[in-house]
Amino acid sequence: MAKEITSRKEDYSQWYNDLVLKSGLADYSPVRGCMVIKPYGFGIWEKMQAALDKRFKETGHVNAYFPLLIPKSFLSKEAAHVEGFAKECAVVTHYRLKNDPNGKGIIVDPEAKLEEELIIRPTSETIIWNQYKNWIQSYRDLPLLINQWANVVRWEMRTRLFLRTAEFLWQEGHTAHATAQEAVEETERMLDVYANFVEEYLALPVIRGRKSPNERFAGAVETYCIEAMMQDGLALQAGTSHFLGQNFAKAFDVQFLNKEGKQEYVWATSWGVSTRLVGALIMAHSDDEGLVLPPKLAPLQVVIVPIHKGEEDLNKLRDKLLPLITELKARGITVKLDDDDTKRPGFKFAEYEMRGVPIRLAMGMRDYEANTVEVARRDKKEKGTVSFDGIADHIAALLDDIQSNMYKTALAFRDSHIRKADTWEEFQKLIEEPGFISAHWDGTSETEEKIKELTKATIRCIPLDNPQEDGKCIFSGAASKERVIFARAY
RNA sequence: CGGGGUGUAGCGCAGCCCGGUUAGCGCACCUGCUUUGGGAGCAGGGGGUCCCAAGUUCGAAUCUUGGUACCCCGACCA
Repeated sequence: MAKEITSRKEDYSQWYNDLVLKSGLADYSPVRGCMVIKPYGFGIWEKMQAALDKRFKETGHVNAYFPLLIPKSFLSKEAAHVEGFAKECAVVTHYRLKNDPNGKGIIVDPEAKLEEELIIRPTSETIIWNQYKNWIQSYRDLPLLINQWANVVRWEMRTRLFLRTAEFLWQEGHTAHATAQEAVEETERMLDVYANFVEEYLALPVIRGRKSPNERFAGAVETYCIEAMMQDGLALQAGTSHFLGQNFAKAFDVQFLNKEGKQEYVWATSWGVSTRLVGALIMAHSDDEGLVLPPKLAPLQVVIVPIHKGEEDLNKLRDKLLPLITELKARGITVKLDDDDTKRPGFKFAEYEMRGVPIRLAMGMRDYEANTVEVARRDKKEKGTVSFDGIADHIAALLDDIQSNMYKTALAFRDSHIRKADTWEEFQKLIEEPGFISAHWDGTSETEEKIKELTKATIRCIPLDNPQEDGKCIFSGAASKERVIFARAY
């Protein structure tokens, strides 16, 4: 094999890296922790963007853009916020370079030191709320529902392609409301948007929940999240939606005059998903042969490989296939006829399997004569020969089937890897196996921290539609009303 | 920031211990011919600051010292 992918069993991390690099999604960049997103990877992100952006607009939001650089002083205005982000900020201190007077190369000009250092945004709450102060005076200015697509930088100690890069692309919604209830509703609405999107497009089931206080966003009153399970049983936070209370309004003094003519602080939310979703997509579905992409996000949904001897045969095949290609395109299906004569069919098969193209059609002269075509689906690695008549309908149906089959497979995997633990002994044993644990917790940070210290497991979330039941905390034995989800996480 | 590993052609590696022709192999790339139903064959060809710096030496990819980058594991985090 030309491009060997490490098997999942041998080395899961290496498998993931091989997949990303060899399928052409991304490259390492010269800067630690940063990555180049290549056209194929960016194509997936663009599809995610398009679907999400549509949903944001449908729920009343508009896009805007706020600057990359934030005055250092802004970060310190909200105490919990600075506490959470201070350790991972990239700082701009100078604005000019010059030739090194002592030799070759270039140095930072010490004369060009900034009066106030600038922070490269790790998130934009501060710069946005500084602006909202000027935009909001009356209840008539509310709600303010703004989203931005942007890049942010968090100087992480350890990075991983897509899952945790120093710079990443995301969207961040920042809304302002007149009442707490309205803001909470917005927080929950956007969590739902995320959950539905991930389940429908990424074919990945998620658990909707609230974070424990320990895991809350820096500056939030309540953090909602969606948690997904990867193939190795680890949890991945796929999106977050925060109810920020009046924390940022108070920090940036954003008040409005209500209907009764009284000044009140504005209620806020923020919510985001990032290019990490591309990582989730890869890790959730792919196999040892390469990527497995759900049709709704695959940059290329159908590839057609002609098998022929000589130009004359190829022309015959082209003539037969062209109407199909036209029809598929008319249905909004992305399709490519790979008639590159410098590569042989076997090579192409392997290549498109590695790149996760959901459907591959192959037609040789045998099929041509018999009016058939070979159809291969990537998700189940099945192939068969079907009649060429009505093939467009067959493909459209098959794409739907692949999308739903991938979801079902992921759902079955996840559900079979969530186990209940009712004693500490049971918990310790189960946490060594892949998957999530559903267990009672006494609600205290001390217990959560102790469990994390002993097992590396954290509370991923307190599920939203959680059945209430009497129980005892797995660790302390104190009374508990509901189970929470524990897992080791990315 | 601690532990481990690796820097030699676009990618993957050998050579280093024991210094010595023109630094080698596989894949990829280019040209030609034959091929094309699961990663083609033959022939010819191009491509190298051997991570950087200093040192030892007649001579360094190889030895010494210092630096640096990246990957993996952990602590931190979306």
